[in-house]
Amino acid sequence: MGPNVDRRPPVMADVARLAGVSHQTVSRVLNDHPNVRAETRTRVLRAIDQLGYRRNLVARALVTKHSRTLGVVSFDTTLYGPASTVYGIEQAARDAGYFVSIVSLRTIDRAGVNDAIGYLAEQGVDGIVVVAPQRSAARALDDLPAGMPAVAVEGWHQGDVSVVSVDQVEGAKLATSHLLDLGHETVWHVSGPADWLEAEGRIEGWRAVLTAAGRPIPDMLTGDWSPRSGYQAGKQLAAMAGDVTAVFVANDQMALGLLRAFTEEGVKVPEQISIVGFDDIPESEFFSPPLTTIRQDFGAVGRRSIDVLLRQIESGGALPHERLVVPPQFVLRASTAVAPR
Amino acid sequence: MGPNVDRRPPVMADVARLAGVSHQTVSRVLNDHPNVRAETRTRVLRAIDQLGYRRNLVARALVTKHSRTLGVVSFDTTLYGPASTVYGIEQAARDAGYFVSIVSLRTIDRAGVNDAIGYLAEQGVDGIVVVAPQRSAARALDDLPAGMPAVAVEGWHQGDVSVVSVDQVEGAKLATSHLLDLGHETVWHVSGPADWLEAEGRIEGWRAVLTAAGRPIPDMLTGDWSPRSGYQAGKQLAAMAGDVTAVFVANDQMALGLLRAFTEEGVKVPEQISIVGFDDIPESEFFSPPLTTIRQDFGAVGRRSIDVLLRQIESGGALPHERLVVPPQFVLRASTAVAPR
DNA sequence: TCCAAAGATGTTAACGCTAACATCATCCGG
DNA sequence: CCGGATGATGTTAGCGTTAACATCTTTGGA
Repeated sequence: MGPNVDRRPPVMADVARLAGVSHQTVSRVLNDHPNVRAETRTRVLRAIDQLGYRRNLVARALVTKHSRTLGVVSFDTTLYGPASTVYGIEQAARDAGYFVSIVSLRTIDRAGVNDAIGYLAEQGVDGIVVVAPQRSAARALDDLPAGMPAVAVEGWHQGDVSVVSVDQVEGAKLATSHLLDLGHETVWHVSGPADWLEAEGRIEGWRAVLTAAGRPIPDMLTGDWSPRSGYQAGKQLAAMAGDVTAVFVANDQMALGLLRAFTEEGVKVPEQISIVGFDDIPESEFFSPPLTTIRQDFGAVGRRSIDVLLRQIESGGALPHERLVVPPQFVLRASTAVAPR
Repeated sequence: MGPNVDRRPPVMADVARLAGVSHQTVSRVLNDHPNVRAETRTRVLRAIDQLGYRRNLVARALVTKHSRTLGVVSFDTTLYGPASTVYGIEQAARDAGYFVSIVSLRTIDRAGVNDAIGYLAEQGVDGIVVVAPQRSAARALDDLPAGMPAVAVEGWHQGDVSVVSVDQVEGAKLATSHLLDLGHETVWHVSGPADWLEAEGRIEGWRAVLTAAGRPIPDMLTGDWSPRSGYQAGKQLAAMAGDVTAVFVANDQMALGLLRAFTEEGVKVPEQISIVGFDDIPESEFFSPPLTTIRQDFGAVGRRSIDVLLRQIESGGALPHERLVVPPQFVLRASTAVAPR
């Protein structure tokens, strides 16, 4: 209606003119300032509606110094763990009225993480979450821009940054103890890649339980989290069937690979070998046999990390750094049984 | 060194002062403007380095009207498909020098998608990718803010928006034909939920092949993409073993559920029943038996969608809308065999 | 009834940057 | 050796918003 064929979108001044008020009053209406007459408010609202006005958050951010945007740096968001964590982060952030700008690293190294953090800082994010599961990446948090609120997820850190993570050591202990409780003499371990903090934590927990029980610590096999690497480890372990009666695998995907290898080699799970995984991906319950595993509540980790970050932002950075641990949960299914013979 | 304990970060003017030039010259250096003397450039660069200056992209965006940020609206980025697509999008965007701001919807409906698009528009994104696998969501693209470049991924659309997607119908045909070629009389189908465009496309392809071959079209079972729903469908199908010899399942996760149900019921795959899945998730190769499936190249979809979107942005919106189709790929593994008897 | 306090609105000045134009120094060919 | 073209730099004016202050209008109690 009308010759309203302006090419560029309306701005506050346009709304103000149409409503017959000053642009500041429009701003007040938009920001729920109390001192605006009800009648004026509705007049402004009507004008906004009529023009299809949308405020320009970029201009707002320039003056307020807050973009209400959070940065997230992550690694391979294709994997179930990172994907779920980032999802939890995004949900929690949006519930709190924040946007999320994501940088997904292809390879993770200190320089890459640093670059990502730098970009996000230029972009004016109010805070940064680094999903830093590797030692090298975690170290990048040492040279964060001054005054930038940040939180590390699944990271390890001694320095001055808050950390939220699942208790990997505890999870590994749960898994290993369960197998020992079933009467197995000892427990083998297929670990994740060396540089990963989660892999280290799981190794630590596994070793601790074995040591405490005075059991021999078998040679460790190392995978790369992929089903294929688990399959390869499985082939090796199958060759030792008889010696090996229980395996704690560092994640469910590798456990699937083991299961496949054992099936091919005619090794029965759990009759001959018991297996415990880690993560509890949605598929695990339907493996053959259904996988006993350790559940990580990634969603909770994401949410808690946003809690911590927002608290830090709102406190103006005057808050002590926190270390928040989310407990893992043991999930009993059908891939474990009492030791044979 | 020195009393440089200013609380707030340095701005261009600070750099200019230190380098003994005007702020505009600093801007020129930062934007690689040619007309700057080499000596001046290095002086400015040194000053930038010394102060630890980072440019403020918010201020820049305000004047240039470009934020170099792309918005992504997606649904449940926890699933392998959306997660991989979004990952591809993010990588391609960053390679092109763009940031990505993500909104992950919990539930997908027209209003939700519209809100998300609205938020992103206020935030000043240069374009929007909507991963809209559901009819209701795809329709939200009808009321996009005027002049906002956009592309729908895995979406269906007649209107004026570009679409990038995998050819679902073709994929389903590949799967169904393969089973027919193995001598099966007909092929059963476990579909995805009704409102999903992918589910519809797969049903269409399945029906088309059966119809063309003059085969009876069995009653369709419907799942919700989850392994559990596949498990339930599997239980039903197992009860009909003998009648049922071939099943095309709309995704790999449900196929896993079928496999589990069949194992429990003593139905042998592929000896008694052949199964073809869809997606080719990383786990499929290690199912028991390894799953014959249709691979979707989600990464390619993500990349192509960014290609299309950037072309649209750079052309100033004067470009015709494209419809880009990524072909699916048949992956033969061990879950299919010639029909029994 | 009058005045101070509170409420409603307007005016002006940033925020940090780039675009556009202005100015000065330098270069080269006739 | 001069004058216009070119290169190098500076100056000014916004971008669209909120903060801070100024102004005018109400309101309520002595």
